[in-house]
Amino acid sequence: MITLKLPDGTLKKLAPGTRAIDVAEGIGKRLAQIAIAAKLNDQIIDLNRELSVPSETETSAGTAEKTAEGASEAKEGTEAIPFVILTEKDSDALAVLRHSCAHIMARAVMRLFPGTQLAFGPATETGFYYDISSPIPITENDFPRIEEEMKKIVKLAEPFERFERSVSAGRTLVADLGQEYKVEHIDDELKKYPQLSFYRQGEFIDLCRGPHIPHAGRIGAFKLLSIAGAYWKNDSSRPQLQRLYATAFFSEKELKEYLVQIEEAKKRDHRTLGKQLRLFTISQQAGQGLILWMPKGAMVRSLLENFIRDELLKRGYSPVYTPHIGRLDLYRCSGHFPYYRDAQYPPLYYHPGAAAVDLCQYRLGAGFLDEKKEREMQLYLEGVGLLIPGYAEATTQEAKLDKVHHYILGVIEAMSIPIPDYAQAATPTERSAALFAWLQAQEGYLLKPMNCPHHIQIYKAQPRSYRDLPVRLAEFGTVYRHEQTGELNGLTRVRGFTQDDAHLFVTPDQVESELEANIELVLFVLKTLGLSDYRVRISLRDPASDKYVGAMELWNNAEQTLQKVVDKLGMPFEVALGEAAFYGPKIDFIVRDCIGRSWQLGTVQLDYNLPVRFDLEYTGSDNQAHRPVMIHRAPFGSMERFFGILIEHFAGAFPLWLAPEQARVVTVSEKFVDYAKKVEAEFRQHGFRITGDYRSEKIGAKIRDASLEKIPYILVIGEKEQNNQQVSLRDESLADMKARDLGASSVQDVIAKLSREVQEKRLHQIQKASIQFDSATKFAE
RNA sequence: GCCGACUUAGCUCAGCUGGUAGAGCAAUGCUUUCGUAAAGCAUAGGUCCGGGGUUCGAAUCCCCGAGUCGGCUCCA
Repeated sequence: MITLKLPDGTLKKLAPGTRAIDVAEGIGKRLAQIAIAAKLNDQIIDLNRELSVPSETETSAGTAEKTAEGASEAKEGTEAIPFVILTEKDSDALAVLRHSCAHIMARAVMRLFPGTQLAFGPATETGFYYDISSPIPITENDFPRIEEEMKKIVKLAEPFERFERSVSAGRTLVADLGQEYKVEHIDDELKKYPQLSFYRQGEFIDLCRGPHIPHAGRIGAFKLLSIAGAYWKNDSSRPQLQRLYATAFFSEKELKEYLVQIEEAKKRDHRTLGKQLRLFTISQQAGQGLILWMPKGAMVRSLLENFIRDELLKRGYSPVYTPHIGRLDLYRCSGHFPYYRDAQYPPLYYHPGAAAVDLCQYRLGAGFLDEKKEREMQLYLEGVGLLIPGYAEATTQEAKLDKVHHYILGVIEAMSIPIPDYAQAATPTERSAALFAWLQAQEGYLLKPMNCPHHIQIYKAQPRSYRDLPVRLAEFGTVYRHEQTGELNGLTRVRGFTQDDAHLFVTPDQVESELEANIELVLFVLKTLGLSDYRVRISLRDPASDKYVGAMELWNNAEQTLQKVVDKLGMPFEVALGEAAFYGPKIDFIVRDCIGRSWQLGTVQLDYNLPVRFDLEYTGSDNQAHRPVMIHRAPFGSMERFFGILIEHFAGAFPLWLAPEQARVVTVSEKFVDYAKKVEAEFRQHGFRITGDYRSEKIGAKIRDASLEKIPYILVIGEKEQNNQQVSLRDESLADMKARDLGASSVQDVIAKLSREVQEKRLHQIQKASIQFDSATKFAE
């Protein structure tokens, strides 16, 4: 016997075999009509499924593992289980609808492209996709006929019928259907479940955990949006499939609204606004991913930098400056050069043969590689143009290493590179060591990928006492990372960027308070700019991975401290295993751009490892040498990315304190230019960034131009103002155009008003982002 | 790096199935001297992303490359 607890608190005892739809019918006919699915103890289920206690329902395959823990508590059949009928108003119901629409899309594709292999087809925050592989690749030109086919299916309003099979029978079924990816998925993951669930709709059968809408007729509107490549199981070493993106709604109206929202969002895209407002540019000739800050963008950046610099000085930081390049040895010691080699610009050597030696040393030093690592290595070597004869064709690791050996031997001879030890070296390890010894003497340099090693040198440049700690070294440090071409994106993903970086060298017992102070600094910065829509992520080590450096105790210690501080501050956060930096765990602050992509901004990272690598010390009160702990932190993250997000956040209309041009004087006619120029000069004297528009245009045109440039205030000067020694103020931040004209006041009053606004860093009203993301899956990446 | 689409004047974009380019805005000049989102007229402006190829002829078709965009993978 199951007892349900309805949202209004009433309890309902169920006879065995009762379905969710029966419960809905029992509550009311109308509810049963508008019902989409049901939610039993946080698990969404089909209306047509018999209700049973959650611990049993999830024995079937594909059911989310994560519900297991919640369900185990409610195992007792006597306890009332929370139960809700989901209707069109619930965002969970929309996700169900979209998942069902994914099935319909797959069904349509199967009809039009026989032989199509299906992979996964989940709902997303704003729609759904289905990963497929068809014998003839699908293009956007095929969208209309796929949509036509889908319309036919929706019109028939056939039900989604669930049925279950044992793993072996289910495997046979998908194999008979010719669905190889599904077979692989059963073998890889689903075989641990006792039962597999399937959904049938007409001729279409799909392995699927559900749930689904009762029948296809509930789909009010849908649209195919785009097509992209996606790797099977998100693994770049597996085959690439085609991912068909689409969206669906209960009504045509909602779909239209969504499409309008997307158009609106594009208007506030920082790449569009950056061009329009002349904030920054990227030139193909200067190089991709390298931002050229135009005067207006540079002004905003400089104001942001001043803001954060003032805050740092208040908080006991010491500004430092370090160069853009550093010796390779520095980055060998820190671990950055070997670890992130493929994401860096190539090292700079004087010797013309050094690049080849360097790469061959790298390959020899890597030794025997497994299949995946070897594939990555080969791609890397090809990417940097090192084509070793016979390497790709060699089938064993021994043979490959031998090819490298013969190749570099030839280079050494041809270029007369003096590495006498190489001839004696017999193993790949010895050969690598011989090459490395020579390379180390070569004075290679690296465009710096991180500022920490330089700051560490500053720390080490003098003896440190526990009395000096914390040492807080801050710099707007520019770093370079050779991001993959496909990753580059406006200001949010670039190859050269400036971090508002600082490194704190602290005693172990200062770690907690310094971490806390830094998280508070990040929160303060975000608050000042009105960025409230962010989430906090604690990134910890993946215990199964070997990519991390340093002792286990240190990691455990660091991770515990981070958790403790965040718990203490009482902010919501999520834990991400495997997202830690290779040297330590971190706390990241993540925001979204106008089209919903998540980007990491501020970060606070704990590091017990670099102090060891660089043998950092301070003298304690016991007169003994102790190891300091490092904290890496950047409240903005990168100036470029932060600026990009800020442009979108303000839709280009920066608050007065940040606006590159704060006010513009416009004259009614040329007769008032002399007075207007005096007013302009007066404002400039008071530190305002102001210009005058003295063209022989009509006043309306000048106001329009200033408005389009998103200048916060317009100062209008005509006969009246000139006679009374006043200015008329127009506030461009007001949504209501008619209310913008604030009337005339004295120049002094306006200066005082605007000065106050700057002083307070007051935020103009911010146009809210137009796309409403599904709150249920908020910020899913 | 991978999959796909795209790249035409400073910007936004037309240019049908091959016959060597056009609009609006911006710019410049002249006229206009105007009261809160676009005055009028005129002028100038193009390596149709780059390189090959097919063709009598290529912005248009094919190949290679670069860049941008949407995803995937990666992200210190």
